[in-house]
Amino acid sequence: MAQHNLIRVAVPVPLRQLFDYLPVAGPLPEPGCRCEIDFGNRRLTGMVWEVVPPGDSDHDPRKLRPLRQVIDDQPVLDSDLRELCQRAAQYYQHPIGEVLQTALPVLLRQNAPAERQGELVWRLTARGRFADPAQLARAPRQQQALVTLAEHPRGLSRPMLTSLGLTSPPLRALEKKGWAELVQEQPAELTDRTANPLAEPHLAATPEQDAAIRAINASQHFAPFLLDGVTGSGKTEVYLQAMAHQLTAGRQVLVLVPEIGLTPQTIRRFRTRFSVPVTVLHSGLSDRERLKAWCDARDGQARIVLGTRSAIFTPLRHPGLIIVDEAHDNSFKQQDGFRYSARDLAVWRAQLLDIPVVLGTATPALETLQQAESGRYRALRLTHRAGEAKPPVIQLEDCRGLPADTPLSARSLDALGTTLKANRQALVFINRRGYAPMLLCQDCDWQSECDRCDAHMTWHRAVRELRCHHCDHRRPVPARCPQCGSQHLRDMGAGTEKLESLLRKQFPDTRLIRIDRDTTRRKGSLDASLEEIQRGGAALLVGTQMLAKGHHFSELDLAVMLDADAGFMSADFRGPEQAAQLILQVAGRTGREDRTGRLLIQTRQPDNPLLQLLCQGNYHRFAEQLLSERRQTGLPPFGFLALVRAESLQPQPALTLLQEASETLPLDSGLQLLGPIPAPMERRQGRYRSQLLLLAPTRGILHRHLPALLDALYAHPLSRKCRWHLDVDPTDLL
DNA sequence: AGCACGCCGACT
DNA sequence: GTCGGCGTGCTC
Repeated sequence: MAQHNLIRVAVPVPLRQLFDYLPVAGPLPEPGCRCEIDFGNRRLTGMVWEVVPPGDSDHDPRKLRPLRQVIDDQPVLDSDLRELCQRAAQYYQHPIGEVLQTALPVLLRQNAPAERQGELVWRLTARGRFADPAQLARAPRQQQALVTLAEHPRGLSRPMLTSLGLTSPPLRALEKKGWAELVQEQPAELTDRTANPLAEPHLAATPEQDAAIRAINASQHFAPFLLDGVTGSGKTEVYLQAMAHQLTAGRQVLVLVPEIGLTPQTIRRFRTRFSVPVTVLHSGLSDRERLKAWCDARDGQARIVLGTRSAIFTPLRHPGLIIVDEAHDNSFKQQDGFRYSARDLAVWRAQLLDIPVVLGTATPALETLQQAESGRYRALRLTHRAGEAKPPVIQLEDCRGLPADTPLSARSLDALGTTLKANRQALVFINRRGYAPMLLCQDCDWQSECDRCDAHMTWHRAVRELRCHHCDHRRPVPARCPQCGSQHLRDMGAGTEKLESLLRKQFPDTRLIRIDRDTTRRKGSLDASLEEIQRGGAALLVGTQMLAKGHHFSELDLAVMLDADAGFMSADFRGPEQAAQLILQVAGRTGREDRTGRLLIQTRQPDNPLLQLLCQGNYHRFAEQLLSERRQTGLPPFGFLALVRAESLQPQPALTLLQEASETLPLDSGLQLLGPIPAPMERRQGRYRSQLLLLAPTRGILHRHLPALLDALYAHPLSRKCRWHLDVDPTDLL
């Protein structure tokens, strides 16, 4: 009997294994090609992972089913990306099929062809090109359309037309005249890969920048760099010149930015410096646009690929360099499903591709810093701000004596007034939206609690609602106490909305711009607000971290931070680290060239030595302090963490599941078990959450025990009654 | 996950 | 007598 090779397939199901199939007639499929399979009684799209010799299956060979169909004749995932996915699946102990779902654009998870499908575009016909717009004097819309199309000989797609303010009726009218037509877009011809990529000259580099650029550009192979530069020191210029080096050599550059960092400002910066095609992967893309961008990168047409976390899986024809901007940012860690760190994957990918990778930040994560200190990453330091600019002054403002209903101290208000009077801008930062974080009854013990979460509902005064920020549950603000009927309800604490109204009263003649998730819900409203700020002149900005990240304000002299010290008291051991990163980020928003910026931190612990250290503006001394504490406690980066979370409708099942699964771990495993314990906010969205934290002195010890622990969890009868997941290297313990 | 099979309570 | 609740077993 003929012996067949077997096809080992990655299937999109939450199972940590591959499935073996018999081949179909014809040539054996290559790994990385998608295939259609019968799976149970369903039909799914899987991916050929490997081809193994006959008899290599540990599954009963008589029960093997044949593939239904091989979809691709070329792999949709090259061997580097397959290796990356394989390692990620192993490292995060996540089902390979689900890892692939993350790595592929939506359309390719199904059976869509992995080719750029020519978009439908409007363009002028031959006759239209010679038509005289003046003939359309009485049809201004058509005239506008004719002129616009003439400026874009390769055609305009629907979204581009919309952005240019053109609508369909005039186009249809031109079509009737035989001047315009709707056709399939022609794929752009490959640009000359080695043409000069610069659209404008580089800026002059400082000696520090120059050293960094040289070091990066000298790397012919894998080399991880930590580009450690204070705000305003010109990290971007280093990126740009390192990019230019790769582009000139005909290679592509992949740039990862935090979610919030993908702003028009950033994109514009790349597009004005370079004349090469820049592909931006942002959340607003449709599935089809995303596939097109993916194809452009794979085929080498996109020379610069700019995107958030998931862009780390973009295929590249001629990879030259990977850059991770604001590499400390937590948004590089996916917080649900396949919980990967795009920052760490970026380093792996660079290693697989044998190219340099640059992690840029003013406030490196302690993990990254430790890699640099141990010599695994090469540190490039930019210690000076460009030009004459001085580092911002950071001061602590003791507000222990401040009454509970007074969010801003007299000194803070004073400083704000002075800044505004000088016709400069000032920022009030508070990482809490809404009017007040809670409402309470003065006559009984009622508080505005969410009935699904162990949390208070925030009072949103303008919309007259109480909202839970954890489950988005909403209800009208009660006129009287729901418990005792008293009319004496009062609020406690302050959010952006209260700060706004307070400051409007205090500075009635000043422009005030509030920026938080509530004011920027509508598309484009963030851009509008930012433009309003850029217009210049005295203005007060009130906002959450949306304001702190990714934007530059040229006239901002002062920032006041409220509740910045919350992180220093957090139960999460990363609290101080993350708070410090945020504080320095806000401080960095202030001051420019000739003006020294100032940050006032309102705090209830002005004697906290860590906070005082931070006030010297020296993140490194602060970080050294934290690192030595971490070393003593064996916490990351000196220990290695994995977290199992479970949740259920009753408190008990989740806790029992974790308890009994943890008991399967050998006693001498070398793992330190913390828990299982109820999660810090035990009830959330109506579910009770528990967690089990594993801490190991080495990565090896941690990973040695994870597979068995997961097997125990999968096999446990309670695992069906609970939702649960594993988080390797969790960044958020709450 | 998803889907089938299987075994107990309230309906035409 | 059946419809359907969700416990549990399995997917090459």
